[in-house]
Amino acid sequence: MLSRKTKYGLKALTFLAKQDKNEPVQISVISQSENISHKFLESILLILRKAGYLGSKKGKGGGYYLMKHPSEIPIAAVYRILEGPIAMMPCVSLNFYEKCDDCPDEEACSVHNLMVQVRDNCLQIFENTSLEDLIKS
Amino acid sequence: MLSRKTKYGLKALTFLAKQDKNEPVQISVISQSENISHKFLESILLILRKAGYLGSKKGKGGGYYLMKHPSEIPIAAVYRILEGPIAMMPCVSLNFYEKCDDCPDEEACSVHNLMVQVRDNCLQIFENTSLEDLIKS
DNA sequence: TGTTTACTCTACTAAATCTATAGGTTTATT
DNA sequence: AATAAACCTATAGATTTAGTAGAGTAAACA
Repeated sequence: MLSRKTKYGLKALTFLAKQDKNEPVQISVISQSENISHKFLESILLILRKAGYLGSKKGKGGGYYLMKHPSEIPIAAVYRILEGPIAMMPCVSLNFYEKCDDCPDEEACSVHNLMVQVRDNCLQIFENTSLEDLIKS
Repeated sequence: MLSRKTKYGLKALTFLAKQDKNEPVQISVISQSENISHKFLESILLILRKAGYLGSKKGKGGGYYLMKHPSEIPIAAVYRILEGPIAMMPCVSLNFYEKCDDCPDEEACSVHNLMVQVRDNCLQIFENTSLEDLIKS
């Protein structure tokens, strides 16, 4: 299941991508439009800013804005920042690999091989879908 | 991320499917072979029995055995029993549908449409892979 | 019939994660 | 100086996860 954090993060990013001008938008504008708790959204936007996808401006007229063009923000990147690994098990993760403690031989593990398939399919979608694609659909 | 419950469940089922004869196998045999906590595995097998995929026999010579041929056990079914919905959000689930409280219009939600894609891909894999396919790989 | 074996069932718990909330701090604008 | 808005740390309640404990029940076998 997708966490609310990731869901809200994606919604906020698409909201920003839909703006006519790439000017700062206040947290409260996004939170009200998308029905997201103000404080919770605040913490999410902060994470995305630190990851380099959002810029911010303080004070009156401040807010958050995209640091990159929507076509240059793949969903996979956002997913990894907010949700973590795309793979369903650490032992099939490319970016967050970890060996299973219960599994002596990865190649012989049938669950492993199944999850490799799932990972490849999900990766294919998430890597090849950008924020721009999202607002078109 | 896949829970250990589902992972262990799948491992136990493949272990049973690999047996030469479909005779009762004790929990402790499976738990030791697959490095799974005996008591935890016990609770998982009980769920699978109640779902009709496993049969059990008590007393000496007892244990668990498959109630269906491995080719007739799709991974999707096991996944739904142990893990829950295959979809990443309730609003895109076929079997566990729920409306999002924050989303006024599902069709207009870009995250929704993305997750429909993911669901379709995962479903395609899980529905079309059986326990028999798993032990072949 | 009594003992052993092995599944059944309920209840409980420690740890982690999720979903926020509170409240003060910093910075920019007017 | 006053105000607006992001920044940051800490915390808290709820839920989920991954088990554990222990008594109960049924089958086999001597």
